[in-house]
Amino acid sequence: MKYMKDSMADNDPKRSCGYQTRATHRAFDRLLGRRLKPHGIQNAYWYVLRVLWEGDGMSQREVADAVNLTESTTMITLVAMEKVDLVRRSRDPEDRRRLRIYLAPKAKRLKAKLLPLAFELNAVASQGVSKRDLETYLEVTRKMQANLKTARGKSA
Amino acid sequence: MKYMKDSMADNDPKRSCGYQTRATHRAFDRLLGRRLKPHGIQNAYWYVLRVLWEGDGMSQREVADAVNLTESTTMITLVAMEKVDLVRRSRDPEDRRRLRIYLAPKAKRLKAKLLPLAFELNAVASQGVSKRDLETYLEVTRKMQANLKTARGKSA
DNA sequence: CTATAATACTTTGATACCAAAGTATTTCAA
DNA sequence: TTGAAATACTTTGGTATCAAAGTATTATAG
Repeated sequence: MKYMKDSMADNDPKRSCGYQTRATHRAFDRLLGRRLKPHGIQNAYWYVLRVLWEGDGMSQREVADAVNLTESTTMITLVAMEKVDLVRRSRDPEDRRRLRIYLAPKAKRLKAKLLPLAFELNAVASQGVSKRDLETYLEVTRKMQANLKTARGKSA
Repeated sequence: MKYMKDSMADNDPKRSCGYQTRATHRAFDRLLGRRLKPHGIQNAYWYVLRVLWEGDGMSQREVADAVNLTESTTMITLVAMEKVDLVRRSRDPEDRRRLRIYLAPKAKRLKAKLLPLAFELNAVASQGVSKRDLETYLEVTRKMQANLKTARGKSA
């Protein structure tokens, strides 16, 4: 038979990590947007804040790495965040190529109000999932990131 | 209660499902883009093709559900795909509100060449991950999608 | 039948993101 | 000590995405 039914085979997107990861990300991102909206914070800002709340003063490149975005995207986001007084970008006097990123007071104040959102979203998402399975999920997802970052060019 | 933080250390984005899922998605998406580029197929088209290769003739809304995007995004993508002869959108005579989406010959031909990419990406990503853990990953990710879709409004 | 609701698609106005090429500064090696 | 390479950031042009409001068609209550 020329045309086989694929839904039972490995072709099925439902069994594809990439496909499912994308769908899950979209689900997270949409809910995040709805939760953030009342606070006037955009999704992209959230991801940056999340990292900076752990400790600020790093360079743009380091922020980019931490939030897993390219330098250009990160730069655009940080400029926008500076414009609305969430961060300050100040030239490092030791190395004038660098811009160090610091939380502005407004962003520091927001931490107490917004950080619980992270817990809530994760709690909502992981309802009915065992602690053990959740741990496996996190391990696998980190392993996949590492694998994918290594594979840059064309392979077999 | 339910959303209480059980340990303060859980602030760490590295332990957050949402954060990690996003990072993993971005890693997949970037590698996909690099692999697809030589074929002149855009990422968004890929996700649609992936679904249509399983069976075409569904409505735009059904495609949107299948690829996990809003109707507007899906519509824009499908119009673009029609313009480059990847799909045909034809009004359903039974219900003239509907547009049914069919694969164009070009897209059918591409299947043999491109579908292996799905295997490759998943294979790359899951290197060193046991079959069992991978199965757990897929289960958890699907469960999270379901949970997140249910939670729309504001919660506690 | 007809007004209203529901459904399916479309338009509009934003944000989010990437790759590639460009600029400024520092490092390093001949 | 100076010019090439490396590093950190910026600009540019294009894709991807959403929410909200709008249009056309069908279903349904009265």
